Amino acid sequence: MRQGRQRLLFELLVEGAGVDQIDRMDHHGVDRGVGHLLAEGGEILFVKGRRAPHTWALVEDLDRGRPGVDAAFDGLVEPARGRNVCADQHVKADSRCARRRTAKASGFAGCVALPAMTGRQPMTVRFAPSPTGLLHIGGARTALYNWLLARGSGGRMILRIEDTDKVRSTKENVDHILEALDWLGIDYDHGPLSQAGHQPRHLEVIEQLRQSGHAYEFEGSTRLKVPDEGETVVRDLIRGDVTFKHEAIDDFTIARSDGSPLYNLAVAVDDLDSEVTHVVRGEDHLSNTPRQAMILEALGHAPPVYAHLPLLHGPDGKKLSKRHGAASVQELRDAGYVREAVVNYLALLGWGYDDKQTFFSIDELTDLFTLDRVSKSAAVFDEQKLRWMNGAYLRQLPAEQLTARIEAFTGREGLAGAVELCREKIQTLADFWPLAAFFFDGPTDDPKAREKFLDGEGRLRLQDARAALAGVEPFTTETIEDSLREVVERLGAKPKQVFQPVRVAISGTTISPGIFESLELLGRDESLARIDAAIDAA
RNA sequence: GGCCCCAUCGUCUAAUGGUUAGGACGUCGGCUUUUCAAGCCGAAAACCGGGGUUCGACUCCCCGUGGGGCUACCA
Repeated sequence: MRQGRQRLLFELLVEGAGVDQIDRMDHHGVDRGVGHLLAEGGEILFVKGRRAPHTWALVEDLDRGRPGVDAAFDGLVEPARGRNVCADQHVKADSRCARRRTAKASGFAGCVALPAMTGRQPMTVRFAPSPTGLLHIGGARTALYNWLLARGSGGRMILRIEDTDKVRSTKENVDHILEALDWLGIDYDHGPLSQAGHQPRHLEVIEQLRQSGHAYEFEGSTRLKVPDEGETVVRDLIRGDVTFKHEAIDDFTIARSDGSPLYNLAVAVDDLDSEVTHVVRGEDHLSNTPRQAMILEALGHAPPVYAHLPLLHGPDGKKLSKRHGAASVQELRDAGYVREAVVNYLALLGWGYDDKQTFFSIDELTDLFTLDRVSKSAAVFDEQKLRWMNGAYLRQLPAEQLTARIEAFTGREGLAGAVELCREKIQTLADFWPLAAFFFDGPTDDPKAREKFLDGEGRLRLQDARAALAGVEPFTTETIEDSLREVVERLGAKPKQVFQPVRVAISGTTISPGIFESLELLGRDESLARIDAAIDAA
């Protein structure tokens, strides 16, 4: 943090401070500042910390030789000191959150509260995929963010399958989604709910809307009336307030002419009935949000808080689609990525904690994840980075665990020894077998390698190595290394001139785990047999 | 077309009016070395453009430009 004039944000645990106060405050916080807000909020106070139960931002503008921050701070915060203040944290104010930005304004201070950013207030969230395909990484990330919010706040996670489009929804896809979530470790407190199953209630609401005059029938379908004037403001924790003028929104259809309810209505009603507090979903839903909010309003209810996540793009910068090999969760799993790495990577795709930490355990994630640090711009899925991260996770796994995972992945047993030798060379579970297969299935067939290292000279050196290995006792990595290095010295050769022929003889290729370790694992008999075979073939 | 969102190295991001614009992946170079990796060290690499506001703008405002989304009796 920069020194000197800096805005201060202080973390304090204000027990019982009502978040409701916030709404009333933030709008006039702008220029009038503190006094006003304080009066409004009672004994308020402020601020911040990614983990504060109630997050209040003390914002001020130091630009104008105003009384210093400290002065302001002392005056304001003092009242709360008696309670519980850990005011040692300097954080910059303002924010990507428009609510804060608004308050920032100029002049002196504003006390703005950020209701839903409070990671600790129980949040009820939902993940609502439509079962029209596999769960791809975008959906997985949305599910993850919701889950982190629920778990991190002690709230609830609802899984709702949006299957009101019977033509495109399939049971098989539902199963794929459940399987993917399960693999990721994302569980839920309610569900899976079938949106189609709520049809009776949806129909009831449609009827209610019609009777109250908010909706009318048009060519058999039912539409919601959208006033010509006015506007609907969507409160979005990531994007700030987004205003939609009603004149740009036509009356929209909420029920098909066969009477069946449509998406916008079903979503609004289900979220309402489930008492969802935060709707966290992809940005592609942003434009529909005012419609859902209007339905809620017509019903006499306040909308939930929204948070629209940036979309994920393919490597070419375009929207992620099947064409980009739109990695589904299953594909990642089958490609040998482990759940921890996928979760960690996904968490970082659109969110960042600070400029230091890259690896996050699930627990850290639930603890640290907040919507205010979610970025606003689309991100590109970078498999290279996932690979790197996956490798890092594999390397830090205890040997037995890695072995167990690789055995499960390959369907083979007795891999412990080979895993030990290969663990530092693989980035995915799938990388193991190509590297280690020769231990179990015999040398790989790589003509070029044989040609290059088992030619005349290579063959002669191989014979020397063979003779030396035959006498090694016991047959261990250390003794093997000693004897082969002796050969190198005796021949006056370069190490690789002896080692590579041996490597190719036992593995069939030029790439393998450490040669001495590999020989030991193979055992003397098998090693010599392979070397003999190589000599004969050459 | 209309409405809405977005814009920092190739990629993911940090930065919250004052930094030599930081980190990570990838790339390149070096070390290590029995191959390949891993590891360690180092390098190149970014504020879309133009106007404002300000003593000072990557940060705030406006306009462009570019990208994306929505505009269904799909979700």
